[in-house]
Amino acid sequence: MINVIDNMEAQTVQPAMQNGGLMKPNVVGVGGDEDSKTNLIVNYLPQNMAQDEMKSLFGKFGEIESCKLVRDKLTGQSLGYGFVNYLKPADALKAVKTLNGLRLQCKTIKVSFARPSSQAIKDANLYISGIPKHYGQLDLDNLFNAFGRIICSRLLLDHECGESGRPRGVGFVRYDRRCEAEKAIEGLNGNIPHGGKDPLIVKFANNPGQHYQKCLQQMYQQMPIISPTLSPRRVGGPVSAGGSQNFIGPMRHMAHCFRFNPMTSSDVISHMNLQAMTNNGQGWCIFVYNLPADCEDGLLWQLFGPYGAVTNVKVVRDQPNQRCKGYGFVNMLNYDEALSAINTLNGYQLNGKRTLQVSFKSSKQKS
DNA sequence: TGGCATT
Repeated sequence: MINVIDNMEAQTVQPAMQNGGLMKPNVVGVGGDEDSKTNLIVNYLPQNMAQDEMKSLFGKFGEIESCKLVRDKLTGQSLGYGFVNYLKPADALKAVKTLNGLRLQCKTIKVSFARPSSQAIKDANLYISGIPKHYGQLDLDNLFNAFGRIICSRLLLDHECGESGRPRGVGFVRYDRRCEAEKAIEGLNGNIPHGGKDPLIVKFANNPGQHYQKCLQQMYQQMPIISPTLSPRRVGGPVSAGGSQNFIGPMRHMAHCFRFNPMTSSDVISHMNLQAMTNNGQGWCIFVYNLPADCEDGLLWQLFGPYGAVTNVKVVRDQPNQRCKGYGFVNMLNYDEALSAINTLNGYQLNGKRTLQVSFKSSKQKS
């Protein structure tokens, strides 16, 4: 291991880092003349804030040319950030000065001038672990400052909400450009920082929601090729490992197949419909019918566990007496394992008395 | 592995 930090001690803090201003807006003058003087990016918006509310809040400072709350393309959920473009630069500046740092519900919003959109500024966020526990926010910033312009950074604390939180040794650094993030990985990953004992791990951060998308991606890749018209693997092409951007296209096509293709009335879809596939990213949802009234969750774990990764089980119960209503649901991560469990357990005689009916969950079955 | 950062 190389102790690189000794080489970095001579580095001075760059202009973008003055005032320790990581949460300060990157206002006019920072980032070059090409930056828009009217277009703002708004981060850390409350989850339930709608575009209209955003427009109403920002509209107080002048006429707005456009306002957009960014939402997940598949789920429609707010991604917690958006853009406001004013007609006049003075109004945009007023909004930054007044609204940046405003507390909205439990969030402190960040309002800053948007950089011109380009591929170069995307995916420039790093996740860092192995940070010495005595490092503070400024130590982290000084360490990463040498590789480029930091847009924001955060050292995570044990108790994010409280003042007394201790550093967890992990954090995030977002650079202006991806190439800067790459340089930081190259320069710091695997090296022991000054005053530390363990090597740093520096890598690109996951995008939020990536866990969900990974589950979907895994299910997508595991789908058997059934027919040229129904298989998204034939029409959408293979999914590369490059992240969510590559996944959205094929997924949208897959949703289209299942929802609109005339072939969806076939029995193939009764096995692999969208209900069974998604279920909050917990894997393939299996419907289990003819369970006894005294059925507990443990029975479902025992029955399905031997076939592979079970992520969740649910026995559906009557409200007043909590007796099982005769059915339940099991989520399994892998398609092949779910199919194997269904094939084996469908028709299984439970205690030699009840014959179980097991299938992928259909849209009719409410969990 | 955040408080969902480029529409």
